[in-house]
Parts: sequence; C-alpha cells; structure tokens
Amino acid sequence: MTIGEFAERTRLSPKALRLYEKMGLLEPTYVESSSGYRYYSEDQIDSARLVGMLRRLDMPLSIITRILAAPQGMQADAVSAYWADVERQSVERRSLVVYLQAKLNGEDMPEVDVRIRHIPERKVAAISRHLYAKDTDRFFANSFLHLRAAGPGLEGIEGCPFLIFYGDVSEDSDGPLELCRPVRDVTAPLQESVQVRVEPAHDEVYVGLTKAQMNWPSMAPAMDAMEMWIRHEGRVSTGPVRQVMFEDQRRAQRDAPVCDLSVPLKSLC
Amino acid sequence: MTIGEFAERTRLSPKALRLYEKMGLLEPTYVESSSGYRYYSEDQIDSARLVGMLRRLDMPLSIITRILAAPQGMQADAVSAYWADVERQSVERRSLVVYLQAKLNGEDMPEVDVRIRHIPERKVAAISRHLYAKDTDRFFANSFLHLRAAGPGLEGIEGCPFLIFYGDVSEDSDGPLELCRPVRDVTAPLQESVQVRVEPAHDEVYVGLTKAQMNWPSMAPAMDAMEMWIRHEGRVSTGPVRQVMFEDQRRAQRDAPVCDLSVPLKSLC
DNA sequence: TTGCTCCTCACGTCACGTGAGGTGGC
DNA sequence: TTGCTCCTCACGTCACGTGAGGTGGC
Repeated sequence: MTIGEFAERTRLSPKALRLYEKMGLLEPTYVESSSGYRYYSEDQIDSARLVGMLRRLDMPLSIITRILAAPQGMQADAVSAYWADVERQSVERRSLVVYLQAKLNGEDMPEVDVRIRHIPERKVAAISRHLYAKDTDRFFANSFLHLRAAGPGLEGIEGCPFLIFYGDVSEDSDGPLELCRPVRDVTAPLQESVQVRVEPAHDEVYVGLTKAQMNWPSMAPAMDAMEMWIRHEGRVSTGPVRQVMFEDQRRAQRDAPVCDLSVPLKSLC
Repeated sequence: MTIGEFAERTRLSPKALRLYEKMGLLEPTYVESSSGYRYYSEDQIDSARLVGMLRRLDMPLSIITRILAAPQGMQADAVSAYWADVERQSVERRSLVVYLQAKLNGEDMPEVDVRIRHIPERKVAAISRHLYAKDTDRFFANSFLHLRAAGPGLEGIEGCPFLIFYGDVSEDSDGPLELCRPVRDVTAPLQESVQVRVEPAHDEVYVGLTKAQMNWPSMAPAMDAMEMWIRHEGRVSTGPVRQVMFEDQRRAQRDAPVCDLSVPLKSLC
C-alpha cells in the first residue's frame, strides 16, 4: 500500500507518516531504495490509527513511542496514567478560571490580614529537591519522615517545619524547593542529603492560609497583599516565599488554618 | 523598573516580555533609544500578571491580545467563551479515552450490523459549507430551515435529509460538509446557496446509529465494519461517508436509532 | 578588572503544513 | 504531452528557552 492510500485509510497525513518513520515510531514495511517510495502493509493500520487517536489526546510523540513499544497489557495503563495527568492539569486550570472570573468581574478579593513577627537566630535542618507541583505532597511526607529518621544526630526537633520556594513549583517549573525544620543541636554526622545551617535572627511578614487556600491561584491575593505591605512599609525582603506548616493538612477541615505564607525581611538598621 | 525586576514581579521571563512587546501585547512604558533598555511601570504589573494567567490556560497570544484590548466588562465573558471551548474539547477527548481503554483492554467492540440497499436515481438539493465539529448542530438546524424556506422552487421535498462529509469535520478540520435533501422537482429559480443535482442510481452500504453513538469515536467501529465489508465483498466506494438522518436527534432517547452511516458503492458491472 | 544586567541576533523545540523543484509510469 | 503520485529539502507556525557575542556602569 502506498503512502497515499495508507494515509487515507488511517486519516494521517503523508507528511506526518514520514515524520513518524524518521522518529522510528511507525516504519513502512518496505522502502524501495531506487525511488525512496514507502510501502505499508495492512497490519500496520491498527497501530497507525492508535497513533492518530493518541495524538488527538495531544500526547507527545515521545510517549506514544513508548506506548507502542510496551507490551499489550501495559498500554491501557500507560494511557490512563497520561490522561490522569491531563485531568490534574484541568483541575488546576479550572480553579484559575474561577479566580479570574471573580477578579475580572470586579468581585471583592478576600480580605487579607498581614502581620509581622520576629524570628530569633536558629539552626535548621534542610532537605532540598527539584520537583514539580504534583510531587510536592509525596516529597513533603517522605522528607518529613526522613528528617525524623535522621534523628539520632538531630537533638530536639522543635518549631514548625517550613518549605522555602527558591523557584516556582508548578506544572512546568520544578523549584528548587527546600523542606526545613528548626533543630536544637546536631550531635552526630548526618546523612548527606540533610544540611544544617544557622539562620540569623530576622523579621518576617506572614499571612495565614486555610486548607482551601493552599493552592495556586487561591493564594494569589495573599501574595499580593504581602508584596504591597512590604512596599508600603518600605521594607526589603531577603529571600523567597516560605510556607510554615503548623497543622497536618490532610486531616484538617477545608476552612481550618493550616499554614502561613511568609517572607523574611531585612532588619531595620 | 527594568525588565529584570518587572520579570521577577510578574513571574514572566524577560524573553517572553520582549516577545510580548514585539507582538504589541505589552509595551514597556519607556525604551531608552541609546541602549535599547526597556523600562516598565508599576501599573503594567496587573496586565502582565493577567497575561501570565491566561497563558497558564494555554490561551494563544492572539486571543490574549484581543482580551487585553477589550473593554473591562467584556473580558470575563471572553475568558468564559474560550474556556467553554476548552471544556468542549475535554469532553470529546474523555470519550476517546474511554473508547481506547475498552479497545486496549481487549473488550468486545459492539457488534455492527452492516447492510446494503439500492438507491434509485434522484434529484437532491444541497447546501455546502466549511465548518468545525462544534458548529455542525447549528448548521444543520439553519440549513434545514433554509431548504424549507427555499421551498417555493422545490416541489415535494421527500425522503430523509443526509450529510456528506467531503472532508473531516472535527475540532481542527472544517470539512467541507454538505446537507442534502432529495426533491421531486425544481419549478423556480433557487437561491444561489442551494444547488440541485441528479444523483445516479447506486447501491450503498449502511449501518444504523443510536443517538449515543453519534459522535467520534463511538462511531469508529461502525466505520471500520463498513470498510471491512467493502473489502471483503470486493466492492469499491464512489464517495465519502454520509449520514442519513431519519429521526430528530434532539428529541430522541439515547438508545434510539436516529441515523444511518452510509457509503455509496460503484455498481457491479 | 570582575560581575552584573541589559541588548540583539540566531538557533533549537514540537508536530507538523505548505510550497518548491524534481522523478517515474500511464 | 498532461496529470498523478511520490520523493527530498527548506521554510513557516507557535511561544518561548538557551546560548553567543557585545555593551555600560559600579
């Protein structure tokens, strides 16, 4: 079957089929060396149609290649996994749309109560990682255990753990992100992944968040409010945003306060 | 404010900001002619953040440009309209995933009953149009009325109306598509958009569809079955797929048969 | 002098679409 | 000879990311 006929029967374009050959995704059964003509066979039609359908889901060719190569039994699961990811994105975007609607319709943004507090000098143990938004929960749980497990060397874990967002953590940006825990002292060598440092005394602005507000863009007004406060008071921030976890967010009610967003400030000289 | 500071405060990249300037989407307040340095002002932050959020929805820059230029009151509506479109796509894709799951898990595809019938020579009045999947319902309703309204010249509209899909009609392909109606005779000049032609006698294969099957990919097995039938019987098709509407699909139950898919065949000589 | 931020090309990415210019058999 | 299908570049699209190479003020 020539490329034209194959294209028609699979509803793929000849151009796409040539690309798929180059990518090693779907190679013609036979290529005549003198003319370069591609010939496809009847039993390639099913694969080609599968490719077409996966492309309709906007699945990248790299993933499609993996799926075609996977054993029969795994293909359905691979599609499910991909689609679950797409649906997760949809959920995020839907909440962004809701937020935008409210904002563009000039509805009142929730009032934000910005406060300031002093943090004395302290030692913190930290684990840092590059990861995407969807993996934060797992990281948080794991690292938390990890810090506890590293316990023999860490004396008196005390105070709330907090996250420092050195870079954006979202669908398409992977931080880095650091989980910190104030500690009293270090008495034994720790695992490499755990770093301990002394944080100087400083002030920080903060805003409380309920569990329901713990996602983007629900926390946007809080961020905006802190930024405005800093400008307005003529202060200067000395680091990226933090999230101070003082309640187990899995067990909390939607409206219960579970964490603070905070920004460290340069001291007034 | 330099591009770097503006980029940080809006969470857009400098590169993106330069692109937005070139597109006329978001121009710096002031550009120093000697150095080419861009300077942004405080009151551009809100627009820039709006652009960022719309981009998170994967909205193309061309649409974003229109939204930024629109009056305040229309912006929310424009976002809604865009998002409604995205959700429509999601619905289609979701049903494609369900279909794929069934197929990849080796579940039985529904049995398809392929039949053949003879169509005698007949006159048909036709309206043709280029349009996308989402507009088909409106086209169908409008054109239907249009054919009726053109009535003075069309004697005895009879037999079921049918659609001919000359090209793919989907999210990203726009046909063309033709709405046809068999007529007894033409007694007066018609509007230009209505064409009348004589269709020669021919056979056609057909498959009944319920209302629930009237979407892609639910109708895929029916298409496959017709194709296999044609090959197996050694027949040759003489035109693209048609959809013969014999029931008002808006009032029908989900499991009620509402139309046939059919393919015209070359006569046996 | 080194470092920092800014600048302008220019090329890469992704999955193709769309010519341009040429070939081979009816 | 014309028309049809196939071929291989090569460039365009979209929204950027990522150097390369250079500038200007501390």
